[in-house]
Amino acid sequence: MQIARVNRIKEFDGQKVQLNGWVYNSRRSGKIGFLMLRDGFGIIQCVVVKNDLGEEKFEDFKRLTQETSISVIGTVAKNDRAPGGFEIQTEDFTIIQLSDGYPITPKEHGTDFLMNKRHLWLRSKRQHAILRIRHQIIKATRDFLDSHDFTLVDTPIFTPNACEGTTTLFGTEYFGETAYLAQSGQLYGEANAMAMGRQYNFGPTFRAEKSKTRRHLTEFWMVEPEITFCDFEENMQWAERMVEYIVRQVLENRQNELAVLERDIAPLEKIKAPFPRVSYDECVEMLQKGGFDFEWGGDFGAPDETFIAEHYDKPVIVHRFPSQIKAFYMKRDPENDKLALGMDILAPEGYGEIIGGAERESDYNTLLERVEKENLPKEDFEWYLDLRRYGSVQHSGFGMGIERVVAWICKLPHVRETIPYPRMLGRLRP
RNA sequence: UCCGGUGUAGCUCAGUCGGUUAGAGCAGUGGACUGUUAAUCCACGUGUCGUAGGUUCGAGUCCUACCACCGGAGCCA
Repeated sequence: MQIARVNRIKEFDGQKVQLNGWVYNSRRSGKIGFLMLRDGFGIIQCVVVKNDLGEEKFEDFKRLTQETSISVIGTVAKNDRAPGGFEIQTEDFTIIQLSDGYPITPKEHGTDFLMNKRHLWLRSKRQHAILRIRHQIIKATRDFLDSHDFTLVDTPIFTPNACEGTTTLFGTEYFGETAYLAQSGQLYGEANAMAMGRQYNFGPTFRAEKSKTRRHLTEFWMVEPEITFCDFEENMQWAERMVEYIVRQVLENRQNELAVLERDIAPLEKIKAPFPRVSYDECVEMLQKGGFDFEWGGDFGAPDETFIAEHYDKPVIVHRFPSQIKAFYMKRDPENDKLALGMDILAPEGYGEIIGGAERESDYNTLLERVEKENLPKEDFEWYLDLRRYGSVQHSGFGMGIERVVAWICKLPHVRETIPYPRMLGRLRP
């Protein structure tokens, strides 16, 4: 007996197959029944006819409950009345385990209830579609970088201290000293880039901020390319080309999933590089003209970002921020010492910052001054300063938050649905 | 951490001005139906009204504190 998967069911048209999965839903109309079988790869309708299966088997069919695990044997047949165009004319089935009282019914539920049942919620159509798109985004990201000779180099999660000082870190006991969970792999990424030319690190990062917004998780995934012999402008080009590639790959390969989410794809089809560039100075002017009470030197809040992004139908690159609000490792603008060569990419449709990047300071003395000025523990940064001691070169990089990209491309109201098991303020389980 | 909101059946919610017996839809169970698409129709059940105090003849309803959750701010990807 051939075992088929729903996503490949076309290849078995007219053949007798076995399908293994779970009962998504079942309906009956007297002596004929319809069993929606979910196998993880898709959902297919199995037609169950009393006269074909016999009295006893049909009674078994009537006992089936939501999410009961089951093996179905039947013939694949094209039928326009079936969702997906194919159905199974059931000949036999075996109950593997009868599910009892599955909590997620086909009707409405609140987010908190569903999050408490996240391990089961993942089985529903919408969550399945999101996870498939998330995977496509990650795959496209890696394919893009791999095809341009980047090497994936992992960076540590246990670290001795903060890379950017300001953010709150999760501390943990580490054989008698305190270790912190990484909030970024970037500094290690710079070291890796000096070894590999082009590298990216891709892993979970942790921020202990007590943020309660639709954009924040305490554990999230970030990809951070780092490129040697790369200036600020080229860095922006890498970032915009990567975003363009990711969106195109999702549009080409995940149409069904976008349709499940009822995502309007017209705005995504406009995502082509180059993206508009607007300086921080221009943003300040834009905000002030728009009636915002904003002074030069401050950082943008969420409403500010949204206002700026609304002017464009593509992601917008905001560049050259005041150095005082940016991290110590960012290179100063040679044309204006008050500015740092940092950039953020703001997604359209109100999704805010998805990428943050910069050209890095490559001069030893300048970097040392900043470490001292920011009161960073110099001994822990000696290895980082080594990168400027032994063959320092111009280099740049950026970090992209996966969950924010998933939220944007799927047009979800909150990042908590973009990751299988979200970790946020007040959410550690399941 | 701050501001605002919500908490009533397994789920989603209604509950008037404080009034005597707590309400609906869905889910579930039983039945009818040979093409259903979250099927339809008939029948059946369920309550620590978030927790603890207080006001009152009487509290789901008013007051206080606490807890949980939701939204927003700050911070960030």
